[in-house]
Amino acid sequence: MQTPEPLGATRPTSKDVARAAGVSQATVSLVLGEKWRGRVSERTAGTVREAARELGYRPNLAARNLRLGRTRTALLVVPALTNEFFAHVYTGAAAVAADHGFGVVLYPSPDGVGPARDPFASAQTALDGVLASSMATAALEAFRGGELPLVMLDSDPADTGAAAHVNLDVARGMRLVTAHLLALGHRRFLHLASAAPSWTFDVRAAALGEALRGAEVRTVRSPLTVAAAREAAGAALAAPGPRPTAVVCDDDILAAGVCKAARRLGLRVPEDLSVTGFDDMALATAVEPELTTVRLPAEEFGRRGMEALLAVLAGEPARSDVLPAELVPRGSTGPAPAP
Amino acid sequence: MQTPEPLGATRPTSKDVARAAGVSQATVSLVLGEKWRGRVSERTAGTVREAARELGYRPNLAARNLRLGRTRTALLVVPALTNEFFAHVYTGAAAVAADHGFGVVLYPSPDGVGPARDPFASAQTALDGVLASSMATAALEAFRGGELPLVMLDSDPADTGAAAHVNLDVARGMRLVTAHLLALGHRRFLHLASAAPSWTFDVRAAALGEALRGAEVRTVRSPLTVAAAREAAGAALAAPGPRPTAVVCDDDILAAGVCKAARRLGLRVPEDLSVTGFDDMALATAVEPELTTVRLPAEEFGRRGMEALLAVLAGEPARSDVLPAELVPRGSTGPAPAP
DNA sequence: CCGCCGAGGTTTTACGTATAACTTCCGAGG
DNA sequence: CCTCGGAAGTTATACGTAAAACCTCGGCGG
Repeated sequence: MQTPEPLGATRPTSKDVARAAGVSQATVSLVLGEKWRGRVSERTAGTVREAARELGYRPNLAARNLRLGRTRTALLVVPALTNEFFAHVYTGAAAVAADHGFGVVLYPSPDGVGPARDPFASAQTALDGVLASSMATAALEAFRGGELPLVMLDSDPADTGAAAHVNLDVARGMRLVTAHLLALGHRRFLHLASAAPSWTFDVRAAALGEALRGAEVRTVRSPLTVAAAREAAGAALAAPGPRPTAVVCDDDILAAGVCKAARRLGLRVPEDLSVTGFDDMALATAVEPELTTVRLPAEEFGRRGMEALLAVLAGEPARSDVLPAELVPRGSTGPAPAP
Repeated sequence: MQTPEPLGATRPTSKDVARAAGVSQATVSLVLGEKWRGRVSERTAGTVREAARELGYRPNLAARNLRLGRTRTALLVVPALTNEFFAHVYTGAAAVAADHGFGVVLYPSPDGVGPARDPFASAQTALDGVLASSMATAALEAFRGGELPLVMLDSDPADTGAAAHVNLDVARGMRLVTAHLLALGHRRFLHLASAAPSWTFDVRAAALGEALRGAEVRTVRSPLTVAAAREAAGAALAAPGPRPTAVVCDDDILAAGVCKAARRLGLRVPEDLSVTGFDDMALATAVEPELTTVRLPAEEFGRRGMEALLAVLAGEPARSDVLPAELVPRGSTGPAPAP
């Protein structure tokens, strides 16, 4: 006797439907596969569909996609989904995938706590391709030189190993921010950078350094939480010496922390201190004053990434892409205070 | 650098490994399945493993899990992931699932925009069970009376059809909030409720009504965005008649909107107006003043939900559960202003 | 009348893995 | 000498679906 097999009741198969409809299994497959024109009579097709409905039949997609390389499933590798940005990326990627009959499974890697096991096993399914963010640093190693087609999001285009790269023009975003602040008369800056190592943050730092050549710039790193940013910014703003008049942040979350630190020090934003964010997530307009920030088209980013991956899978020439970033001036920046 | 063949990127199979190792396919399966003790010699096992490594073999999990009801994959049905709360739920659920060798695929249903197609097809895989939030109203219909084991998150326990229910004690959360505000002397309230229909919001409204029996309560509904909440609250606060001194919100997002509306009307929080949130997401401590709110253990919620589902799948008695809610007093509430 | 054709199916096979059932070899106990 | 039994495999089959290859049966042009 076998194990009691308490796992879900065994569902009806195409064979069961065939028996109920009085036809062969192949006919059921033809009818339900929507490719029966001229192969099965309208009457029989109706009977089959009725029987399928009656039994509550649903095809076993695992069986359907048995052949390797045709599972129509992509893996999305991102840092923790609790970062709103990546929730948007997922939304975009999943939408495009769905339009092409593809599914998306997630491989979220909360920094350090990521699944220590085989990433493919943890995805619990066979995969056709991988769409990975360069911010998921730890997890990424597992896919380097992997045998699966790989499209990278926001990673160094010079990096080989990926079939295509879709990037955000964060360098331009940073240039827009610095130009905005320079025009407002700011000359002493604090750059509150992300402590997480990632190409996209390296690019931001480089662009900022380039644009502010000659100005006074101090850099402090912080994890991507409001509390951590508040501590880091608080310490930096209270340090001896002339105080910066503008803080450029790598993320809206960091900017929100800076605003809190400023308030705690009795500094008004933007009268005493200008603050800029990055990403333009919901948080940017939830705080007061609303954050001047750089809008990144997160959902479009996910869409374009998935489109590139699907193109690669279809054997089309891989189309790498760079999406524009845009300055959104709001209330957290203003003229530099008189010296 | 061999560019993998586009679509027919056929990966090595256990048969290929067998050929390379000079054994039969069954032996490969035995060795790699870790169930070869006493069946295969140490030497042969080594050869097989070496060959598998050499070819980069990975078992096709779709094929392995062909038999229905043993796919070790669960579906998580939630509203848009861009709501931080559900990102946490996913994190908890996925962690528990991974510990049991289960995968989690998402079925996010952005209200109304959800996948119009067959939800199972869109999940692109065979499923063993479903873990669904009652907030994913539209998508939920598809699973009602479905043949899959279903565990509901935050839905009416009287609702049959689910094998188990895991709930948050939002009624108690609401009672804690109202008691807090009553103790501060508030007597005129505005309840900013979620416009999305869901059992959890009904419970909150009922608990609030009960606790504030005798007090003056007005209710306004708003979608779960800061901008919408600001508009709704702004209109309600500017309405003629005595102004409420406290606003109870169904969500931190709504509370953030209320704070913005208050500022626009020249009202100080909490001196002129007390505001409370719900959920205690990152937003609650990102705004100024920080929100008095009800902490919901979102990640634990996801964990317990998945544990309940796995228990059901294992044939164990379904254990429904209610998780506690906790008041977190912060700066957005204070004594009622003198009349 | 024959051969051909197309409609409307059926039979058969392939997919990749797991596993039940079977074989073979070899040393030991009777 | 014969049998038994375990180690170390192999062969065969099942899983559910898709699809290729194959039938069967009228109708029709020649």
